[in-house]
Amino acid sequence: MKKKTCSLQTMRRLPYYLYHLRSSTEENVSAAMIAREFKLNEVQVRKDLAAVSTSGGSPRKGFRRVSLIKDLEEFLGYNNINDAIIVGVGHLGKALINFKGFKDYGINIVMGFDKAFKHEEQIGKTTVFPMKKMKNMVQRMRIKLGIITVNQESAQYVCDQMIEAGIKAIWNFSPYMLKVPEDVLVQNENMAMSLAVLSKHLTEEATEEKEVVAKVF
Amino acid sequence: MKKKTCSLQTMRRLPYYLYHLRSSTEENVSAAMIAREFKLNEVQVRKDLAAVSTSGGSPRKGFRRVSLIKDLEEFLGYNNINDAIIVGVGHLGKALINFKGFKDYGINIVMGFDKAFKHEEQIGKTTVFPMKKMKNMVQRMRIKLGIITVNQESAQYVCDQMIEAGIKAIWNFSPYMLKVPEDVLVQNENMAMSLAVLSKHLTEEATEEKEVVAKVF
DNA sequence: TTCTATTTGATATAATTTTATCGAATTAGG
DNA sequence: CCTAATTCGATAAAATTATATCAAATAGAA
Repeated sequence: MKKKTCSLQTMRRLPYYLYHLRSSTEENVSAAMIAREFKLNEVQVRKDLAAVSTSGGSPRKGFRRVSLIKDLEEFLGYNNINDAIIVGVGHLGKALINFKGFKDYGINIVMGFDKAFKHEEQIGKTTVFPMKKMKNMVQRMRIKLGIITVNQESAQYVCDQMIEAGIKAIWNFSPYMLKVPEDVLVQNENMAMSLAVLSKHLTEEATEEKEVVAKVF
Repeated sequence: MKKKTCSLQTMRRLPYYLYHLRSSTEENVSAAMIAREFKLNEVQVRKDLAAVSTSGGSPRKGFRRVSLIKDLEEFLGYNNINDAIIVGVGHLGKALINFKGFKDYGINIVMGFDKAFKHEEQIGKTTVFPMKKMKNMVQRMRIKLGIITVNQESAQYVCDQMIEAGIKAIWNFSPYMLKVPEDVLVQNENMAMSLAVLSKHLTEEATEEKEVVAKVF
């Protein structure tokens, strides 16, 4: 069984499967069912599931839903809760801080930082500190995950500070492409990327061709 | 020259190139320079540029920066401004409404809707209306792009309403996988997807292997 | 002018990801 | 107990995407 590898594309589909399974009530689920649900190829889903399932599925029945959920959560690392900090507490930062669902994904935002805050302040259940306290606190608490929700001008500076403080994974909501050392992972949440796809779809639809298919993944 | 096609992957890189070119001051830029900037393969960038450039580059000099910017903007559809509406004006919705940069991407959020609003109300420069006014107003104004920032429970309902109102492209910030007809494009901004990648990176780093490479794209 | 280094654009190869096919296992229903 | 319908898992083929190689063009130096 051991730890299997999977493609980045597969990794992106897994959260959807997990969400779907959680909201289902079936005893067993099959790759075919999931494929239908998400309009994916059946073999693709089978391979995705094969990559995460520890017990395998049985012919004619499929997978036990609950154990597949467990395998997915395990594989995605949702069981090891990671403490995270967020820098930049504007509208977006507040939205993230108040988002209830992160615990389900193994993320716990323990503190926020913002250079506009002169004193610590409470946002929901999270305390926001002045930016200059960041490095020290992150170091002491050994936090490995940082969320950047500042504007593009400050993004690289914040990123550098985070790395100095020992952060190893960065979730970047700024449209700036961060420069980081090899061992740090940056996940960009770049809205411009999505917008490009949407905008082009609309432009093309307006002119003539409508060949662009509604690919969800 | 005509309209060229490009892969989905290419499309996702283009906004980064554009951003970089805008902030540069060089007279000319080469594929090699861009590749270095983003740590991409040089040939890959060359092909990306070949897909969008109308005038081509010249040997030994590369592309004229300003005309490449123009080509990118044209290709990405940033010149045809698309009016958009947003449904769900919580923290995230407000963040998007107040985000200044959309104009640069060819998006103009003209109105917001939220079922919690009983009367129309001003958020920044955007007016937010009660949800029930949505369908009618969108139809009358012939808006084609909808942004969904409601929770997963309401997402499909909002989506259906949008489609009935004639919307053809949906930018979905809820973690729900929307069911839509063939001719409607959904672009998911699914944070769970990103979180999966981050969370796994941290878990693996903690255990032992650190083979996961910091792929930006 | 001639030589050299750089850069494009085209073609070819490789890697990754998706899709198709098929046999074996197993369950449900007769 | 037999049969038919599913489903998995494995292997093969196709499609997409990324990378390598090379000739032609050209700017700039010698």
